[in-house]
Amino acid sequence: MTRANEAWESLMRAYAVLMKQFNAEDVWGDLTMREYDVLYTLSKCDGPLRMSELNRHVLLSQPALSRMVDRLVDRGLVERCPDPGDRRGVRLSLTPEGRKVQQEIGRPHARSVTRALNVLTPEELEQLAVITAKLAGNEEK
Amino acid sequence: MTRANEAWESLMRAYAVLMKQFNAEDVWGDLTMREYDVLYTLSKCDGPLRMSELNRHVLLSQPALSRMVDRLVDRGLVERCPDPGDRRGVRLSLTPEGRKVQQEIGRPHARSVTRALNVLTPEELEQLAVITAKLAGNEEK
DNA sequence: TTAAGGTAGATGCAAACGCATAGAACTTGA
DNA sequence: TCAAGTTCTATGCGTTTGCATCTACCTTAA
Repeated sequence: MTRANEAWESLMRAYAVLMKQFNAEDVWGDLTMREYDVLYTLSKCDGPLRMSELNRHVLLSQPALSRMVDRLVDRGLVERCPDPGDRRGVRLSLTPEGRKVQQEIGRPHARSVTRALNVLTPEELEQLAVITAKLAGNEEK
Repeated sequence: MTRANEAWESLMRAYAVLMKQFNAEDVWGDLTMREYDVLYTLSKCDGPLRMSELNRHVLLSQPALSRMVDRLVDRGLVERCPDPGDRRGVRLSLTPEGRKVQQEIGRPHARSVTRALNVLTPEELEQLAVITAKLAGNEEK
């Protein structure tokens, strides 16, 4: 078992533990964490986002994401517009209501995250951010 | 946005990117990654494991795990035994076939993991392991 | 111009999921 | 000792997921 494998296992375990912890908190209203993740991603990259781009950030298959967006559109949280430059494509953005919902959930959730990660020193937080950014940047060959 | 939130977001992103990468590799036979995760967890903690204990390590609801174990038992990969000390409980272990399948998938997957994490220096790998272990240990409250 | 190949997103369908809850077995305190 | 509360796993049920595939559109090259 290499160091790399130990590190990855430890990362997966931390992810599972923290996700369960966050999921158990009573801050999600009538959204799932996955739905919130979509709203959050849209809120960050504040230009309209392509479906395929969004799909890169979210751990969901393309069809599952397509249907989740359907539902979010039906609920008035997300808007689907045709992409002027590519008529196959779609541009997604939050509606004002969607932005509001994202923020209302985001605030208490962000506090939970801060609390959970406070077991780390500032140096460790910094290291974690640097290391995971490096990992995420490693698009496959 | 605090450092903690940035670090968590970065971790989530790295997790999503790497999971997609691993999932796309052709090493899983007729198992899903989640099923493999269960086999792997059982292979590590090699005493029989309680359902509830297994559930702590796996990112699945308790009913979903219960049914996944059903399927793995049906396929002859996992064994369910009554717990002598607690007649509500169940003790889970790999069958020889289950262990074999886990190893055959585990070998190439471990290589993928090593390859993916090779972008990190040995120091970074060490730091990542330490930091995520600390996070996973932070049981709520 | 157009045929061949690739990419974006949607849809049919069976399998798997989560929530709520059931049932059985432990634990605790009166 | 026994009622009330908790914990462990399983099951009913509606929703969501992934795989395979489809259609529409873009790109390339002859």
